[in-house]
Amino acid sequence: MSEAEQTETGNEYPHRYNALMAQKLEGKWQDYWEREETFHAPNPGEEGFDPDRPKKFIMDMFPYPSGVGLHVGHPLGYIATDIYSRYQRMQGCNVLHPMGYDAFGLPAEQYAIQTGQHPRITTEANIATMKAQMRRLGLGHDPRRSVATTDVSFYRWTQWIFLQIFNSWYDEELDRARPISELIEELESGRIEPGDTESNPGGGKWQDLNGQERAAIINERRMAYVAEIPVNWCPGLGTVLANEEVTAEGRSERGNMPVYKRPLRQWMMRITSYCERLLDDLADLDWPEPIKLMQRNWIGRSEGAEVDFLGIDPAGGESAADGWIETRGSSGWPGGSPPEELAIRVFTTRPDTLYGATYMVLAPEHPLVDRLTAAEYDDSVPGPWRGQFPGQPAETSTPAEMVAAYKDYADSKTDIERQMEEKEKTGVFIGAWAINPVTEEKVPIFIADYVLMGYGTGAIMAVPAHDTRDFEFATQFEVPIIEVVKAPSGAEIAEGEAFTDHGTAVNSGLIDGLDTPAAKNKITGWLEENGLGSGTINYKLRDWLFSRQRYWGEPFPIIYDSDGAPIGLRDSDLPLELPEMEDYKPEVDEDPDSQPKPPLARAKDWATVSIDGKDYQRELNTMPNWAGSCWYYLRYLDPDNDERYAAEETEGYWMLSGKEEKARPESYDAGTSRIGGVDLYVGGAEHAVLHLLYSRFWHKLLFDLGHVSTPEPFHKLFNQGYVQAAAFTDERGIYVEASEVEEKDGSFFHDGKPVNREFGKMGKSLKNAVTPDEICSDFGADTLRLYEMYMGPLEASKPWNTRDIIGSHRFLQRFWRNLVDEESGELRVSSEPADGELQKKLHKTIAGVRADMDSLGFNTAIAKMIELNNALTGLDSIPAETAGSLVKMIAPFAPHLAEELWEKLGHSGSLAYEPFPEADASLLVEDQVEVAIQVMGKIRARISVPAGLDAEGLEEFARQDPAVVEALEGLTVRKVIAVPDSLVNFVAN
RNA sequence: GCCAGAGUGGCGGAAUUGGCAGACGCGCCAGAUUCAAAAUCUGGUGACCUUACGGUCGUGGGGGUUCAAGUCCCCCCUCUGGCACCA
Repeated sequence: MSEAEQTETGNEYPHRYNALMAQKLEGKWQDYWEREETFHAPNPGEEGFDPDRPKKFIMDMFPYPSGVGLHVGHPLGYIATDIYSRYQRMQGCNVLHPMGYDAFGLPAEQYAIQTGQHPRITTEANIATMKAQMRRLGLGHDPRRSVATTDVSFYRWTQWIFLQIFNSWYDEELDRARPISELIEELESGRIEPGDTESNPGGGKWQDLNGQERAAIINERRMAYVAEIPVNWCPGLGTVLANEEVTAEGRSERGNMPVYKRPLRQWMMRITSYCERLLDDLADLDWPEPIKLMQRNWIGRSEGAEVDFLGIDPAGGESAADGWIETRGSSGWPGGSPPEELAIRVFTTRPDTLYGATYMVLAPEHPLVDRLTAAEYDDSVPGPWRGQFPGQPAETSTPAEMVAAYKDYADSKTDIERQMEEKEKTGVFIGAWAINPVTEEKVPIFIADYVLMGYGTGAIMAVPAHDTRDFEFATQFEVPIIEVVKAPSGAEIAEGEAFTDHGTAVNSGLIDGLDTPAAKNKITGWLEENGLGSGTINYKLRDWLFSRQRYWGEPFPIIYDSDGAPIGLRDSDLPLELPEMEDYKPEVDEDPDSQPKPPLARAKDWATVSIDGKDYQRELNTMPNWAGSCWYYLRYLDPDNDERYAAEETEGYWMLSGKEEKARPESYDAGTSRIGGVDLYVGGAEHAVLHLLYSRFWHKLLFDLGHVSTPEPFHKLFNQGYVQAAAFTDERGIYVEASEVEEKDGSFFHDGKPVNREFGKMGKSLKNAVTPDEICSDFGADTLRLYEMYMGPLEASKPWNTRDIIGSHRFLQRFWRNLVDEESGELRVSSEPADGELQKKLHKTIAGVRADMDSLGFNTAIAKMIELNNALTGLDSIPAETAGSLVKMIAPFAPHLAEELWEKLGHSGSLAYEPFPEADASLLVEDQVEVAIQVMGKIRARISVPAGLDAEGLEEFARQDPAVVEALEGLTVRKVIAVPDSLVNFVAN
């Protein structure tokens, strides 16, 4: 018989805490909290706001409102932040603990497509379902602050932020973003020159340019800009994707569809301007080191030098190159781009190996390839140079034919195919040579796909002796290998491998004999003096591709005039709402060469707009789903504000703290400014380089423009682990419903047939999902909350085991029984004071629980409360003071049960704001402690001694113990180690 | 391949700065209660040897430092996550 049935039949324990009672009182208190607005957190200036309390802003990474609802893995973090929030409220803090929904983007849209309903309808239904599930868990969010990124009143501000970004530029000198109006002022006053750029070839003066030219120069410098660059085109999803959304296998992170590199005109965000600050400010953040490291790696800073090699015109003979080095020596290093048509700029982290650069490699897409490719191969060109790649033409082909074939080959390969081949290098000698600027020797130029157009300059100097990839290529293509770095004596050098570590320069002219760092310095200095190179820093991070060809996203607040130049909408034109459409499906295609076709193009009436009598075309792309998640935490602060994304005072209070002076841009210094930000942000590690990097970038930009008070959004980040669960496969390898699997003698059976057990992330695909609703029905939300926290450390991934839940349920039941008579329902609480022993135990528990709470060690906090509770089971009645303290301690974990007991104890109202118990320090000291006595490291006795006894005293006690005397017999004591309150060790022989 | 994290009873997991390994829970065993069962309560439960007292071994494996190592150092194995020709 189940417990629930038992109560229904009304037997001898009508007042026992069981699933049925749990559900009854959980409903009661959830209604109470809602009715009494228990978890409403007032903003500064609002009724009930107390400026004297410290603030805590505690939040989770908000979820996608998916159609299948939550399983027990999802709320792990939500429960943790709820417990922490409740604890902080009881500590007297103003706690902001909201929850929202990341409802735009591919998952929501694809679910809508599957179900054939408009995404808004399915999204709203899904949000309602999730809200109900979270309410049932007793999560104390402030319901007024529940935002969804799809709300027009929300994305109106996403659009506003986009315009802020669009209307700003990065001032390299001041190292911060500034409004675009200030750029115009700078250009007009002549403090900044337009410069020789793509939009202003020849570097014309501002005064001499017409309006259209000026607009082009401005647009080129915006933090949000349109550019034609190679992007990740995913025809299967009908959209382009950010680098961060493409897996190592060259597939879309969502949907696992093939992704191809295609040059397309798209919106970009200049996140690369913030590389250095995104990197530097990590140091001040209280984040897990692995996440910081992932961001550092993703940003990928490397120090080195840019060096120019001069390509020799294969048609023009060698004389054109004469005097090049001398010319550079007098003209100096050209910053922007090399003045010579055929100069090939490379980036290297090892300028000290320049003397060993025996060839060059350009990416197949490098702009100089066609210009440099020779008409014929010289007869002296070795066979292996003429091309090594699958499907190559005959060796007698011309360089142009070879190059064309190789480009086709490289182009056709998806990244996944590249991986397959891995070991073998491919490439083609293009028949041309270049001059090494330090040796002045001719080196051959190859193209090969191991050089990537997207990194550095798309060209390298190859030093086969000291770079693994160059070594492989050189070996395979039979290019000379010259050693220029000698390994330090004692270092092991593997035969047949490149030596890539630091050493001493050899065969290297003016840097001979220098160790690597000194050699780098000296040669870089020499290059700079001679105008041939310059020390630089390179980053892996690319600008952020910001447009998507989807319906279900924020429309860009951008229109185009007849010139095709983008114009930002005025604030008064916001929000720009998504048009209602019959057909919002993306156009997907198997063909990698298909062109993106945004669904909004089909909204003909919406796509064109007339303003002041002039016709404009709207931007038809939408924003990626990261847009809303980049800043949603700010909207929680003041979700109904129509004037600003959040009131200034409110933002300053919750983000920085109400009392501190604000760190505004003019006083900003990365090293000393307060970081501020959300006090606790809990979520999965999978967002390490996506959401968390984008969000930091937007926040810094808003900070530079003076819209937020802190340079960082999230002060403390915590990654909760995954909930794993057993999954079972049958002999065909297909997953079977885990709930139907039976265990017999350590083996597992489904439908009588043996099945294999494995562990994986809980979810639909592994058929092992357990929903919180079923656990709430079987045990109650309080039991579920407790169990999820008791499973193990919050940061660890741990397996779900329904069988273990009963332990947490029994604890609550036993706790209840300690305070309430199960037959009569009468309190078992007495007004007698607790005896000394119990007092001590209670205060030790309080101290331990507090320490654990502060460090999010909820599993051990629970263990300590269980211990105390177990100590109470033998008592006839529980002293009221002890009972009250325990109820308050358990309240963050099992809030419904605690509220009910609090009420039974004679209090009115909620205990949500009751002070958390404090330990009396005087009760924490023991007067007797047990000390272990070891002889030669083995424990021979345990004795009880007065606490704090010094080493001599301890030794004295220890020597009197009969077991010790026996163990020491016949031995000479050489040394005695005595650690007060811990142990004594006799070293003897 | 590179980087990071982890490996402790049958299971989930405890163990400030090196200082009594296995807290707490599940499971299991025994007892109480019960006509009986469930529930509940009490006790036991790392392995091996021993009738017992007691002893030996034991934190993935191997070596080392130390009076003392789950914890520090070196090598290796396995698992998880991230990156992946980044010049």
